[in-house]
Amino acid sequence: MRFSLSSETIFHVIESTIKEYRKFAQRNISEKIKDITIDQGMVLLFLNKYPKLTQKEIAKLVFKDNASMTRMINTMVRKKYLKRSMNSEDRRRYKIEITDRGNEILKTLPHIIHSNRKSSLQGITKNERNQLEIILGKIIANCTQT
Amino acid sequence: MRFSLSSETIFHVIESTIKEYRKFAQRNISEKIKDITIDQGMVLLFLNKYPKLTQKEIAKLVFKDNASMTRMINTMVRKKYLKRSMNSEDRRRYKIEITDRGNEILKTLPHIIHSNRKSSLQGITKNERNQLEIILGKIIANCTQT
DNA sequence: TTTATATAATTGATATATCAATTATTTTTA
DNA sequence: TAAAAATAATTGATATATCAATTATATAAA
Repeated sequence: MRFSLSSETIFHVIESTIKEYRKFAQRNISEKIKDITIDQGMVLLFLNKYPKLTQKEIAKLVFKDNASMTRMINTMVRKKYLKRSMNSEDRRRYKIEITDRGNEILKTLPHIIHSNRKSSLQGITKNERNQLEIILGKIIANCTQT
Repeated sequence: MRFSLSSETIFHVIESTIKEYRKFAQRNISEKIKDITIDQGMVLLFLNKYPKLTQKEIAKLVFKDNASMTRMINTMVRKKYLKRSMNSEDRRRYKIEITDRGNEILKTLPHIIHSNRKSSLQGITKNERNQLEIILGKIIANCTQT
C-alpha cells in the first residue's frame, strides 16, 4: 500500500533522512557513551572549539531556541558535563565551561561522530554532496526570503 | 565567524532545510487557520485519504512514535478535530474519525500545503528533485541497513 | 544623565519526543 | 483448547519544542 500524498515526497524524504541519521548516530553513540544525546554532544563539541559561545549562539548552532537551550544546559549542568559561571564582562550572559566529565566525553565523541558521518555518506561522491548542498540551499532560500 | 565543525555541513544543511521549511509552512498555515500545527494537519490529510488507518500507521506516516501519536490524537480529539470510536472488528484499535470541524479545515489546508510546497521548491528542476531523492535515499539506506 | 530600547537568559504553559513498562486484545503454537 | 507470543494503544517519567511574558543588564538616544 503506497501512501503518496501529492508532491510531498521530497519533504518526506528529507525529513526521513535526518530522522534515520539521528537514530543511527544516537545508536552508535549510546553503544560507547552512556547518558548523552547527539545534541548534548554537539553542544560539547561546539563549546570545545569556541569556548566563549553564549547560550544564544550555541542554540543557533544546534537549531534550538533560547528557551530550549536554557533547559538543555540546565540538564547538562545537572549531569555534570557543564558548569555555569559568572561573566563579569557582560552580566546578562554566563560563562559556560566544560567540566572534567565533559572533557572525558570529548575524548571519544569526535571519533564516533566522524565515523557515523563517514558510514552514512558511504557511496556518495563529493559531487553529489555538492549537488545536495546547492539544491537544499535553494529550498532554504525560498523558505527564508521575505 | 565560521563555525565549520568537520564534515558536518551536509547534515547541518539537511536539518536546516527541514526546519526552515517547517517554519515557513507553519507561518503560512497559521495565517489562514488558527490553532493547528503542520503535523496535526498532516494527520487530517492522511486520515481523509485513508480513513481506516490505525494510530500506529498514522504515526509512521508522520514520523512519530506510538506514544506521541496517542497524545497527539488526544489533543486533536480535545480540540474537536477528531473523534475516537470503537472498532468492533479489532478491539485493540480505535476508529479515528474526522469531525465536522476537522472537515472544515480540510477545505482550505490542502491548497495551503500545495502552495507551500510549490513556493519552497521554486527554481528547482524535476531533475534536481530526482537527484535529491536518489542521494538522500542512499543516506537512508546507509543508516538503516544492518 | 535619565529615559528608552535592545539584548541574554529565564520561566510558565502546553505540546511533542522517547524509552520502558503495562493493559487489553488477538493470533499462534504446542 | 490452553498457554505463549504478538500486536495496538496507553501511561509514567524525563527531555525537548515553542510561544509569550518577564527579569536583569547593557547600549543608544533624548
